[in-house]
Amino acid sequence: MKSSDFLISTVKEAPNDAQIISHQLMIRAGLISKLASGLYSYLPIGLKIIQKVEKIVREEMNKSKALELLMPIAHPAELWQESKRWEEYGPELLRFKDRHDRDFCFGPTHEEVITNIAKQYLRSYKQLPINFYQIQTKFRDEIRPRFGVMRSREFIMKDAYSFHIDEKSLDETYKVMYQTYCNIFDRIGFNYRAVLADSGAIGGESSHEFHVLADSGEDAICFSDSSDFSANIERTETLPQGEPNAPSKNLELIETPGVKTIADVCNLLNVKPTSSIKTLIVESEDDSLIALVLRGDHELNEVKASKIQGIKQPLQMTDEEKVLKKLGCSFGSIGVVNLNIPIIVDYSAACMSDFVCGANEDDKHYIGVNWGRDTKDIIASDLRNVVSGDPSPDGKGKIEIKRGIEVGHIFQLGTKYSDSMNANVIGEDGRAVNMNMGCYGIGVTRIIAASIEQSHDDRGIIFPEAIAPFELVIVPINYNKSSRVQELANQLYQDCQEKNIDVLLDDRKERPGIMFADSELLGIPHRFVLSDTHADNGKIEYKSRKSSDKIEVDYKEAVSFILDQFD
RNA sequence: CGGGGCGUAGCGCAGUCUGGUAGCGCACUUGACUGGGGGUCAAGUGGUCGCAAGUUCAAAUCUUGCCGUCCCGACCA
Repeated sequence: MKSSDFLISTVKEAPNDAQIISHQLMIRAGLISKLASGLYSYLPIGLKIIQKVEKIVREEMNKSKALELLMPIAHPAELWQESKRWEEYGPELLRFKDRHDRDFCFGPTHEEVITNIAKQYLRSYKQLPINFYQIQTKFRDEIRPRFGVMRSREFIMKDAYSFHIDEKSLDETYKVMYQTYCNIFDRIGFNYRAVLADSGAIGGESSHEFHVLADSGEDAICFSDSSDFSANIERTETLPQGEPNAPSKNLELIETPGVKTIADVCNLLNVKPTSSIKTLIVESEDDSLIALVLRGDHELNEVKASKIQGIKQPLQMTDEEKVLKKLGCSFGSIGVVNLNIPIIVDYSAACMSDFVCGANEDDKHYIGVNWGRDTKDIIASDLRNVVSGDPSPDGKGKIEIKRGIEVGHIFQLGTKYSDSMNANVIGEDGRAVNMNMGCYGIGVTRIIAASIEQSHDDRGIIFPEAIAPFELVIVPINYNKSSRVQELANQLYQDCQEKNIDVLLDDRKERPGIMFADSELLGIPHRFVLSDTHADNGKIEYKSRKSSDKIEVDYKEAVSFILDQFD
């Protein structure tokens, strides 16, 4: 490709709505263009990168024997009603009506459609296992799109769905997909980790997420410092702790005017947050209230809480008005003494003694509170997020926490969809069996942002070769004036193309500084510079985007040299 | 959904308080010089100041409403 035939739309200043580095660089390098909140056009150079990612994904998926197909973006409501997700999915499901007033939605994921296909075309266990995939645009009406294509409303995803006669077969394919994902992310050149994950709204049993490690990541990933345990914080368990110490203080009611927060209480009473508890009120399945209790310095883990029996799903915090009406106090004053609703206490709060809590009366707190003596019976449970230094759930070592960007997620769905949509095949014994399903996603567009987050410098993007918009850029100095330079550059360009190198010849009538800056901003991994001096001495200058060293290479050896540089 | 900010040329911004000829930088066009790190000079192109209504002789500027967009929050009581 010659620059003069291409669109290089780099800019010096990014629009001020770009917050994170990958978003800024994608705009500055001219990869994407914003159309509306959470909606981006992919400009030619951005699309070129997407296509490289897609090619890797396709090759590895095909190698795993998965079959590519393509499903519609618009889905009829009936399908989603059949799986119950028309009601369950919530406002992220963008719904609309056609001219006949029939309900539709934009597909945020395709379990319903693929199950419908499986139902029609899979009749016998002999056709199983089978794994279908597509690379296609998804739409999720995010509550708050941000960070460019990292959390956009429309995005490109590779989604695969496998069908099995039994769990064993599902397990086998799950392992194949796990390996396939490792192959894909290895080829892209990521520093990534596979971690145990919660299966979220899609539902199901076993699940792993693939995270690119980056400080800007939205997810917290927990690792053991002495085993290979790794999991999303959402599903990293905390372990039960010992029995509380015997009470040493009497229960005492104290005036705490205007005090609402844990920090305020602790300041006023001169105690540590670790000696206080906080009481959160959530809705139960039968629309009454349940109290969740945490140590003052801990955070509620909503995923854990919503899995506790009796708690309404999805987890719903009770609003302050209702708390005031039913418990007689506002949020900051709820406590566990004389609290006549079920009390579920996090393990690390359940082992406390002589602690501080609200008095269920505004402007008052209790001190010297002890479980049992001062409260009704409680249920101890795992409710909180782990914190750095907690013991690892596998009993080996301590937890460290890092940030990750989720680029892939694999699930074992079991028979959730085949049950609700009645997708069965005839088994060996002649009886109909609902198929086991697996589902496997990769965020194609997010991969690009993640790659940039992980690899950039103050000049711009540093793309790995595998997904760079071009592998090599040739920067001729004075191309438009020096016929010698022009000749040499054209010849080199042609030689590279013959070797299938994805090369960009920057033949613009620009000053060298601009061409250097652009190629660095775009993150092209390899660069040749050619000038009249080189024409004189038969040399050419090479520089890698990753290093600051410039190397002189014989012009005649240039093509074989560059092939040697490739990974 | 709650709170806040912003909306003026493709991008970044000033002008708004105190109403009176719409500006700057970058980019873009043409020419000259320059030619190994976003160069210099000169001359240009480009804006119904987010939309609508109102106040006024006069509105980018004041008032009201709406729309868009970004940030924070929407468990940490």
